Amino acid sequence: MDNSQNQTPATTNFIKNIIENDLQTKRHTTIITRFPPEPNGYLHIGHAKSICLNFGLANTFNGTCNLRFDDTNPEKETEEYIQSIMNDVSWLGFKWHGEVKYASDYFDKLYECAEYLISQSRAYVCDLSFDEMKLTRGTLVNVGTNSPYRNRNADENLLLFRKMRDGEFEDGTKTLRLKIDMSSPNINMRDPIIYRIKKIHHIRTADKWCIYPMYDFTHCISDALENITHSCCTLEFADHRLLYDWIIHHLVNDGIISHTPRQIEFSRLELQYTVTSKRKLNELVVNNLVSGWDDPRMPTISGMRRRGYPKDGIHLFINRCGVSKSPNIMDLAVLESSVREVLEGNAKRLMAVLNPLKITLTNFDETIGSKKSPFHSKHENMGERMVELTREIYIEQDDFMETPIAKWQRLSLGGEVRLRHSYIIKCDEIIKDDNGNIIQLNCSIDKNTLGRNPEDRKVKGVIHWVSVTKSIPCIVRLYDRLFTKAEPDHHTSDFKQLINPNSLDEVNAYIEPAVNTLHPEEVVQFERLGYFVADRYDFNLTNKTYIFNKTVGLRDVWKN
RNA sequence: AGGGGAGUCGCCAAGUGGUAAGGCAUCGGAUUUUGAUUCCGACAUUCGCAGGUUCGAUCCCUGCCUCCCCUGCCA
Repeated sequence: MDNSQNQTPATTNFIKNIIENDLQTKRHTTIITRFPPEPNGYLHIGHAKSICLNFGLANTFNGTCNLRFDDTNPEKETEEYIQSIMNDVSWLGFKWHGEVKYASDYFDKLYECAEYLISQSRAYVCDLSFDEMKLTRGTLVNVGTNSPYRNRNADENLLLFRKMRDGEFEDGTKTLRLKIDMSSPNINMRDPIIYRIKKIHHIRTADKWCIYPMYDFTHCISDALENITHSCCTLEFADHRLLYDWIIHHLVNDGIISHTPRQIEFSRLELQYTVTSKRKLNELVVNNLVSGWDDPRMPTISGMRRRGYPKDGIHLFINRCGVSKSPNIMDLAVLESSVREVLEGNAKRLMAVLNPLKITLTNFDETIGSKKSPFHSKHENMGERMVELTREIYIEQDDFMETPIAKWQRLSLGGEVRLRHSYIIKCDEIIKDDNGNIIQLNCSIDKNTLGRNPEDRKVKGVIHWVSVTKSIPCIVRLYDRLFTKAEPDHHTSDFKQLINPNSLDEVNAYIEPAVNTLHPEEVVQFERLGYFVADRYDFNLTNKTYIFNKTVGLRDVWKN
């Protein structure tokens, strides 16, 4: 499955070190991790890091990894998101252990834990309004003040909490809070809310509940119930670990739960020229700035898939990113080179011309032959096809220059060039329109150069081409980075102002007939141009709709 | 009376009291019917800054600086 570790030397990271130590010291005999998304949006490259980390850790240490939906806030969660998340995780090549888990599976147990904490006077029902709560919480530098409801006795609290559960109070009128310390320098410890009233239909529990547990209460207990050994999350939860440990400690101590999971934080993955916040991604979709969550320009997993990024390329990229606690913004080049590295050995080669310039081969006659060429010069098992030359062909406009600049290796007036997989030709004449624009070239074939090089001279340039009569029209969508700034999140202006107006260009192109051997989602290399994927939805052989998305260009050290 | 996290090459990132791995990028050069690939070679006397301990410090100690996160009944 994941063969990308062959390409990058196995590096270690602090989480692996922790696990190795836990295994060596017999603190654990096996490890269990989990990937716990909230189903409130599509997964993006940042999630890919978490997925590769959690499932990857389980794989390398022979443990298991659960997929658990953190569905504690019914306001924003949908079945569509659940499906897309399962699809994305599977597409990345990972298998979760057993059934998919849901935090909502534990609502009964969570409720039981809450009642227990109430009985121990460790939790109380609070009547403070949202605004009063905000006022009494204190600030970053000032301590909070105790709620006037903090000292309600256990019996009263239990009664009130049950009434909350039974729907006797309106949304927002009461909460259940932990009784910890309003003067704690860590705001998460200032009597955090663990249950709130929301009379909202839940995608899984329907209308069974009208109170829902908060993240801090749910997550640690869910981890404990699933016997998670290492609960890896991003750095912004580091402040919550104290609370995580507090809840687990009291529940384990009193025998209410039996396992103590450990939370470990790592830094999130950021990528140049894009944004990775569900809110901003959603804004792009809602405002039709992209075609959807899976627009090839989106950093979503489904977007990258549609862009033609192979899953192994994403794995390789994530491996190259590493895992640490330092803030980072990955260079786009790391992602692109990872994608190229995987595609280099897997993609068939084909010729396509995106900006055609017509050439007439003036000495073309019946003696001109053709030859079969492999789809990949290093992997003959990928098959071959006939590359048939005709009297009229198209080459790329960029591959011709009337008076060549220094080191020019392509075609020029009076110059020679090799037609890829075919003959060497020479440009004899340029035909221009009334405005002086080049509209056609007349060239002659050196008939002795099919499959062999001339002995009297060296022709260095090689250009791709297609036959005017044999080639097939297709549509190619050219994608560029979505934003004009490397760090669109780090500017004060609205990030939408930084959108690259030229991130999508659609051109009518010509491709050789072997396009008929492709299937949707297959990535091919258009020789000398880059990698292109047959769109998974719009490329259709039977309808003869040939639509490609540019995945990534070839590395290009040629500067002109 | 703030708390938490982080600072090692342009971007990532190992590392350790014993003299700075690796990847991407970059720059040379070779091969090439893709200016691709492949292959060779170059690329931190230095680890945020300043002191201290030590035979020896990126690593230990002290002070300072910079950046990120936290004041949802979101996760």
